[in-house]
Amino acid sequence: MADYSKDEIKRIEKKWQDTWAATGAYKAKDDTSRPKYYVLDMFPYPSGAGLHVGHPLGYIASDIVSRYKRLKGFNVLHPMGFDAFGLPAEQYAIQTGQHPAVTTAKNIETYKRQLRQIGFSYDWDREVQTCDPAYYKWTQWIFAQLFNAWYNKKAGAEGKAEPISALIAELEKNGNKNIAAVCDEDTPAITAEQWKSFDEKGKEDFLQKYRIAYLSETMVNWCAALGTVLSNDEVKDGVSERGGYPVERIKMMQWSMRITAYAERLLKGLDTIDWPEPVKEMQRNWIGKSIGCELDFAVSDHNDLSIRVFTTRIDTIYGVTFMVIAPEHELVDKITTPEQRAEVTQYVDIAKNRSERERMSEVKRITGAFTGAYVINPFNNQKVPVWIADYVLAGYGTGAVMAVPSSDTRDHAFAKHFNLPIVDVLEGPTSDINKDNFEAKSGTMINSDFLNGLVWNEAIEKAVTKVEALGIGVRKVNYRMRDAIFGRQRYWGEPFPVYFENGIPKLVPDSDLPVTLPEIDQYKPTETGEPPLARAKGWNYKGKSYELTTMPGWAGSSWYWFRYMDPNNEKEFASQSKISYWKDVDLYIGGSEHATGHLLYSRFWCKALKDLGYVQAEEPFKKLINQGHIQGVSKFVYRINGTHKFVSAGLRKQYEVTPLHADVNMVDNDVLNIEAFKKWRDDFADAEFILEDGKYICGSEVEKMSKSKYNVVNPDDIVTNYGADTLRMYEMFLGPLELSKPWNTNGIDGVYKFLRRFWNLFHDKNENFVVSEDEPTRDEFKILHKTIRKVEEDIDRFSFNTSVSEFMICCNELSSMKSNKRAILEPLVIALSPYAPHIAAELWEKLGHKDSVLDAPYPKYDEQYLVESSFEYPISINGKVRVKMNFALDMPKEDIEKLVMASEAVQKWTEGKAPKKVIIVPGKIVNVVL
RNA sequence: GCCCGGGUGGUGGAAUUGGUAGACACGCAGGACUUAAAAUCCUGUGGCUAGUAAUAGUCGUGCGGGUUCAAGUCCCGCCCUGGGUACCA
Repeated sequence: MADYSKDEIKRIEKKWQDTWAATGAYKAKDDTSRPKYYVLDMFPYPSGAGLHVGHPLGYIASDIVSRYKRLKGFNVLHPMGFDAFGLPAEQYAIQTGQHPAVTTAKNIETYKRQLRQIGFSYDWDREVQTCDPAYYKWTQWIFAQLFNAWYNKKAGAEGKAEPISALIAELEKNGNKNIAAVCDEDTPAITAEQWKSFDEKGKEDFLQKYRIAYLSETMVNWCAALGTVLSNDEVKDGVSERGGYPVERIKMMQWSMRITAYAERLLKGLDTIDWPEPVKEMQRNWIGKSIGCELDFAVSDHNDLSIRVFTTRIDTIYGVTFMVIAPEHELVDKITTPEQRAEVTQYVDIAKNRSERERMSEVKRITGAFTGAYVINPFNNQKVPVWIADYVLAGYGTGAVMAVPSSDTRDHAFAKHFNLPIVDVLEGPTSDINKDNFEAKSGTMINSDFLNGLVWNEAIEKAVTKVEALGIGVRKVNYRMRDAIFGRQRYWGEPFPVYFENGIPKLVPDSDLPVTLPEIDQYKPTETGEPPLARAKGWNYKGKSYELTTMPGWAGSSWYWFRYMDPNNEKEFASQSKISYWKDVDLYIGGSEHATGHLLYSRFWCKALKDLGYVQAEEPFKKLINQGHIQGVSKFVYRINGTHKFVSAGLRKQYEVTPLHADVNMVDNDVLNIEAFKKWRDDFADAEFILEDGKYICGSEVEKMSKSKYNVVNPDDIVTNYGADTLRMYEMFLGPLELSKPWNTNGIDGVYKFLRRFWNLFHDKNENFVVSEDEPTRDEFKILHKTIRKVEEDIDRFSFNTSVSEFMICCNELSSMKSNKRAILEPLVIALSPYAPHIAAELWEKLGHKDSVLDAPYPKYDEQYLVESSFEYPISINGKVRVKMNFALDMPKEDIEKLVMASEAVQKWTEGKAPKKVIIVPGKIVNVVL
């Protein structure tokens, strides 16, 4: 005796959530007899604001797929955890002294409570938290493996990471003359004797050039006043964002990851995975492979000096009218003439104090200085001037470019600005080089001696061949991607499993892992600019000091999907048998903002772990779906200036008004709840309202969801008012998963009404459970099988919004037929259960089943009910649809044609003449062309 | 600037291979039930023109062209918008 009311929903959802928790219904078993399916959500950072309605969007989609695959007989792994190291908790700790672990644990509890009441089928026994020592023990262990590895280009087809011991053995034997490795650019050639002559420190310094996790000098933004390193985001106009102190670019010893070794494999692997094309494209651009040529330009009046440039357009070499080198270029000092020295030095100083970010963001500003030096173009022996300018980056290519102002936008702008000559080398439709609206051309070569008349790609080939023949350069593949910095001057992160002995970095042995975070009294850097960990008293490894920086945010998230496979293993990061069964992630759902961060690093670590023999998968995530973002819709009330009167949105133009944010929870379909508004804030208590049609209508605007805009919608409220099933279906109904869309609850009643109507199919007017055991009619079967097929197709192509609609149509049709046959309703309950598990479980039980709906076999649709015996074809005449006729489905085309031609309507149109042709599209249309 | 999405009623959105555009839902209008309201159920609902009406005609998927018997869908040229990225030689 209960209808699908608020109280009943609450009872049902609690009952089943408790039941499933108690019976461990979601535990993934390592049952290798069944095919596996691994569905993963990007684990969240547990922020203090709690879960908002945007979070569950992707989680609901992945939960539907998990439950569906399970019903289809797969052994499903669907875990959840927390990316728990991060800046906000640390910042909060610096301000309040509250330990980040405490804040984080509290936030995680909130998240888990909120996630639980939405009814996700997570196997919570497999939860991981990256800040848990039992977890980061293995993050440290993986770091150690990467420290102990180098990239051997000769191993396998594309090269692979190998243990460093193999490298050492080879160095002992033959030095590095036979070694082809991805290593530092400045690695010298050494013999076995030289290697043996190194002391321990010398050997380690040399090995650092090869290790995949290595220490090296890198450029950082150093703020002396704050005593800390700043990220590019924290620097504005050459001064720190906080405090406005000067920031300098200095070199510092930092941990890095040699991700560049994997550039080619990261690029090629993209072709093997089912990811959204935009994400793949972003990764391709990030890796930034360019094939070109490096060649030397001799410096005029310096017989011994030459400048090496990198170019992808060697074909345009006859158009070179000057050269530009980066301010940091090593030859700047040597080649600058005395007359130009003052200007150059000043320019270099300014450039040094601007962060890379800034240099990039000021694309429009053209700056530079002439060095006074000249180089010789090896192709035509012309003398061209050498300039320095910060549009040339020291870190890319060789830090020097041959400038061709007639075919490169930046070179062109530079030449215009400093009045340098422009020589056209390409003949094309827009070859007027003096135009201001510059356009790079493509066409055939002109003014280019032996290249004249060739198209660009032929010319490149011919020119490169000549460069190599002259012995002045080589064909060269270049990548834009840099090695990844792997250290931060922060507290709340994984400590490195590294200590120093006589300045030599050494690994803490596996048996002594994890190196746990020490307690400290304050979480900020020390006065002397050391990282916070320097505050830890007596924190050392057998008297030797630990590395004091911590790992970056992406360390823990770059391998977590492996830990879910075997989360409690204390001996390995995951056992070999479990890794070989679960292997990789079949479906990964998350936001596209991680395209070049997390997703790239994860692929890198996965490949490295594979090389070292710990996992089998070359790629971690087979299929990726990006869910869109849910934005907030802020609501506004309009106060007439200087009064306590608020005017409804439609009438606001008649007054001088100030819009004020109103809490979205007081607004229902744009209508303000005036009583709630008056109570909301004391100064609104005596507010007056000018209404339209008896209502106060609010204005709205789409903005980011934020507390200060009063537009945050918390899923808890929806669950309280409508239940988890309605929330789940409504979020899916809102639109395509991939689309970003503003949150609104305008249509939520429709979804709720659907569920109630569905419930009513099983109940009579007095709320007694009644289902009929009669044999369904063909029409009823048709509805059932059509729905099952549609929903199945929709899930397979991740179109959840359309399957919600399909359920509604099905329910409406059954309602209007007053159909309550068991043979129809039972399969529908199963099909609905991935979307609305609680109501499905309750109805399943009422249908008399002892077993769980979670394990029911997914219904199969039967083609015989989907085939129409006859079909109503629209008949179109000259493309205009005029009449409809019925034909048997198996009628031959010729007969249909005859019938159509004989019909009165067609006769009238054709006036007895034979048509040019008759087009019959089976199942769609018959078209008569006159 | 470059790369990738998107633009369809009052609103969110359907339309899977070029084949009856607007499914489904919200909102709105009318009706039933009710003393009344809420809830629920039923009916209608892209614009314009004509008609008492059923209906008929006509326009219609950001704009301008094109291909086709047939275009939201394909091609060319624009406009607007969301996201990513940024001096990569």
